[in-house]
Amino acid sequence: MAPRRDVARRTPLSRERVLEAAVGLADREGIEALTMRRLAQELGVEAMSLYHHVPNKEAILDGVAEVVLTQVNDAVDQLDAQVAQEGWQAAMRRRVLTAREVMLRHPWAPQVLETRTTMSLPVIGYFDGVLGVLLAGGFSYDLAHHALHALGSRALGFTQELFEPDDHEVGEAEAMAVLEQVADRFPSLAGMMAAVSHDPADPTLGWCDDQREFEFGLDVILDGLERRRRAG
Amino acid sequence: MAPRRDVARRTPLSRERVLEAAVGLADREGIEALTMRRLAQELGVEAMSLYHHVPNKEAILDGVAEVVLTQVNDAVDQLDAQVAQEGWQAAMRRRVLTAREVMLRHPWAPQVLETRTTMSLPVIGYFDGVLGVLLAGGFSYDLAHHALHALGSRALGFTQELFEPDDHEVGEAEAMAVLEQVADRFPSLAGMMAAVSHDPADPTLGWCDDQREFEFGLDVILDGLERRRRAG
DNA sequence: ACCTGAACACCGTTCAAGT
DNA sequence: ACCTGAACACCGTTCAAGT
Repeated sequence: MAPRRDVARRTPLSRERVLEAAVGLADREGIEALTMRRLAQELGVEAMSLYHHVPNKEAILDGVAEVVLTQVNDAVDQLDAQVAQEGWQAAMRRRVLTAREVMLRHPWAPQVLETRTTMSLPVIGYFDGVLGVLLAGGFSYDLAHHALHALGSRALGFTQELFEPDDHEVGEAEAMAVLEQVADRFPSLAGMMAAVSHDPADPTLGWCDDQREFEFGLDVILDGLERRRRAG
Repeated sequence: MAPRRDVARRTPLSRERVLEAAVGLADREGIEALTMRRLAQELGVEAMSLYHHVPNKEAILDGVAEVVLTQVNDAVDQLDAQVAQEGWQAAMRRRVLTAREVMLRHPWAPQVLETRTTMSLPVIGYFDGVLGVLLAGGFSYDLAHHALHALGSRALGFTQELFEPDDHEVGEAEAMAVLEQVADRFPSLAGMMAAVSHDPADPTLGWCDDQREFEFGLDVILDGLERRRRAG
């Protein structure tokens, strides 16, 4: 009837097309917009049609997690890790920051990844690569195992910040307001906020540069691991 | 009519009673069981009655996060931190592991905390205490600020494990099965799993002791921070 | 003031029916 | 084989009505 629908129907649905659309929808409108009905609409189809390509919504979430992790793997595979030449720390740093670049394009991904209970092949593959860097760097299996745990989600380029809401500007303004109200009850935080200056020349609007803080935390862990490696 | 309802109604509803019931419900049946209708039923009341004590469900989630953080604060306040005598690392370690004990009683709490966008007073209070330990330990405001970011959720005693599903035994058995199937594609992981032995004398059933791994990661970070503090 | 029942606008999902 | 519409069992929430 409506020609647009016929056009959309020309390419038949498939698991891949469903997941691609799901990732795009989550990127554009947030993960809460990813409903069966909304996703179907995006594909010019009825909600029930999705069930022919995917068993249920949980499988869609598993799928989008896989898509993102595959993008991460594609990105890190471009890196020619020369651990022997540059050292494992530099190789790991580059790998993690590359993963982070991909993750930043999908702000909803950490939330989804953390709720997946089954290990997908792309996740296994990614951590196999991380582990490979450690082993090439001279880690024992045992220490490398601890290292994986110590890195945790940071290996994939993200940390869950408890202090930073989605909208940083609004969030920080709110935080400031709350803190000012109760400065006397929280002397350490009040002192820190007074002392840590907002550099007006700094391009970051807030007082925390996410990328710098991420790299600081990562380097603290990498250095600590290297010291333990050397200690045997 | 039914006497049970009258008994339940004797103590009138209040925000506190609602939140207490919500925490209990989440503890017993998981966070997904925490719905307005189910929570009301728990309190012997209609779902709509909850709206007289709480503006909406989001506020209930904010509230349960506050309850948990208040429990954490109560627990760490029992600790008499003698930073000067034992050093900041020991004080911090004790504080974080105490917070962890509370968090382990509410396995759903990390998930909820991470989705809160507004900083509640108990969270501010907790981090003020963490910061206090750092400052007493000789950290500059600037380095202490970085340290808060580096610790992240670990300061509250939890990390989001990407490899560990809710049911560890089932999860690990599944993981083993998957890995065995594809061992040739993931040589590093396959090697590690062969090398890192399951000690039969070890009380932990799986091959990762969560508590040990958490403490390892925490110590890596604390050591790294101490080195940076000493470096000035 | 506090609680209720019916209703509304959403979910994910089942099922029988269409092509 | 693939897609659909109606329907079901759930959500959170609004509103008018009860006490």
